[in-house]
Amino acid sequence: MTLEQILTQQVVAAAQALYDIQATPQQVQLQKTRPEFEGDITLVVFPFVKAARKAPAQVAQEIGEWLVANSQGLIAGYNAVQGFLNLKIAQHFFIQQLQEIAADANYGRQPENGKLMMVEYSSPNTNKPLHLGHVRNNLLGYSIAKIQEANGWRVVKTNIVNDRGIHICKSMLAWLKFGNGETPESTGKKGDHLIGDYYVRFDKEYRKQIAELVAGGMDEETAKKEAPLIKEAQAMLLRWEQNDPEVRALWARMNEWVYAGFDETYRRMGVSFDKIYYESNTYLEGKSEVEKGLASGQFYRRPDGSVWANLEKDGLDEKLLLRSDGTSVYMTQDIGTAKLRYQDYPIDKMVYVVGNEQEYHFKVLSILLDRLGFPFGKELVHFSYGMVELPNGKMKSREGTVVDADDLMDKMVEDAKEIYLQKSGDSNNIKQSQTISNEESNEIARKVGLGALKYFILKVDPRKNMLFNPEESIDFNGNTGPFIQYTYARIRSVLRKAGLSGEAGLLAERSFSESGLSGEAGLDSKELSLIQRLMEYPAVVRQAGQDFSPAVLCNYAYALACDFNSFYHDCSILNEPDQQKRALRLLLSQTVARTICDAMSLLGIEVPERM
RNA sequence: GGUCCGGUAGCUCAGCUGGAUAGAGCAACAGCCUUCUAAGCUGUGGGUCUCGGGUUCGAAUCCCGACCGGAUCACCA
Repeated sequence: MTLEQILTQQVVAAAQALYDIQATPQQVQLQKTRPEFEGDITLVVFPFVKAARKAPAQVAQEIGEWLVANSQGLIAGYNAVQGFLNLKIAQHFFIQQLQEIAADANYGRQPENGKLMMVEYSSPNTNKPLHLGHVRNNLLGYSIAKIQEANGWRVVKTNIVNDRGIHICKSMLAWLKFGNGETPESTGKKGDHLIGDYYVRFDKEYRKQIAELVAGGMDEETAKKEAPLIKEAQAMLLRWEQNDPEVRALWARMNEWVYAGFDETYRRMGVSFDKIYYESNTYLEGKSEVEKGLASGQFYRRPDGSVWANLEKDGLDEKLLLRSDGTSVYMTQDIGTAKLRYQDYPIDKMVYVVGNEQEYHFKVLSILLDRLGFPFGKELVHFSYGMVELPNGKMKSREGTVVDADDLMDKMVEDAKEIYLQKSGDSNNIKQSQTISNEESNEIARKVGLGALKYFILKVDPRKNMLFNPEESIDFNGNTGPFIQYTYARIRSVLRKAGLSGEAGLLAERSFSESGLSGEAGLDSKELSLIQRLMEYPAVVRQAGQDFSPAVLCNYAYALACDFNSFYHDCSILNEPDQQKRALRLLLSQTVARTICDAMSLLGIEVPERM
């Protein structure tokens, strides 16, 4: 039972005994005592004031008195400030808590709930490399999956690759016309970037043609439809749909280039998938589902042959499912993908990590899946996150303002390396005396650079739009990933010096109990705060799961690191002469390191042993 | 226009299931390395929580209404 649960019971009992009030647990409002007051945890007594018919301060006084008398030593004291009752919890309780936390290898994790959650994220198009928007998506998706796993779900991470359609035909066409047979091998360029270049090239040539047509007297709308390049691209798409061997072969070849590029980016970013679906394999399934729905009367056909769903009774309008020429749209494909997924896995909850610009789409998808009889349809979660904006607005590929994922990661790791070299060159810095190989320092720079990037993105509330300014580099000081990583590295350094590194980790726990420290040890206030912070962790993990919010974990990891740094500054660990205190501090440090590592792993951020 | 989301320090963001004097980081300024890693610690300055009503012991937080910003409402994905 947690401290809050125990106290809640006791407060309910106190209200009953003192005022004959049947209090509900919701009326018992407990909060952390503000630092400027004496005490550990505070009861807000206002909810009892009316029924008690006494002044708030007096009610606080009386409840405090009662609790001290009836808590069997748990509550060591109290003070009442107006309607706030500040309770002092006996120190042995915290020491015991620390020992329990340290002994629990699964601290913060919920037991398995036996249910399966599928998390879709990333979902790239195969015509251009990943950019900053995908970075946010990938980091959120991966972290959400880890967080839900920690909350007891069996999670399947999935990706739907939009590998067919007019966009890839544009790249293919441009490559055929202007590519001179270039390949990733011949150019030394990542495949996704190579394809992206041809997508841009297509757009450039296409615009040129439009301009020429307009100059020749055509209006722009018509020119956009009549430009030879776009007609060729459309013809190519048609040949693709007709299974033309030549077009299919080129398509397969160029998509392979892109996948190789994506794989490299994903690997570097540290994200992965358990199952990948391709739109080229799912869109036909979608069509047949729509046709089934048509047969069962769920949908209807207009005279021009197009197929629609009427969503008016759900407060929406009509939605197109198949074009008049019989080809499928975005929605059709998502229905097909859902069907295949449901065949492949016993999905209890389906989560789509997709930007908030597609909220309408998922609202419709939910209704359609439900109508088609998919059990998870109604309950599907569109994890809708905000856009990444640049100082002058959205990223636009045509204006060249796209922040490339690979470039960004390069830059972050370079910056980290530079800072590392600068620090280790400083004669006052311990790093100079460390013997760290070039290999290890590169690995540190990789972890720190990526950690800075990931934390920067994950710490903001996913629902909100966020700003990224390419002119300003991402911080490595303050409320950042490296700050937390640094805290971890310092603890590991201390533990190494104490002979407690690596597998010998549990030594700390043993020496601690052998030392026989169990009574009122005279905990330092910094030690107390740290233990209380550690006690919050399971609730934080649960909250992050409920809210689908890695940001909640970021805030926690930062607060934990702050608390530790403050403790580290005030309290000597290795040089503490009192062996009991020393052992307690070692155990505390070790537990903090483990918790930091765990929280960071749920964010997909690695922590270095040294930095 | 309909719907949804947001507006908190110069900047980037917490806090929002109502609780004590609204918090961090960056930037600025001032201190702290003979002591476990100074990517750290301590301090100073900086606010009409967009505005106006309401609900109540109490509102940045909940409700209503303005204003500002964004998204969306395609035979695009």
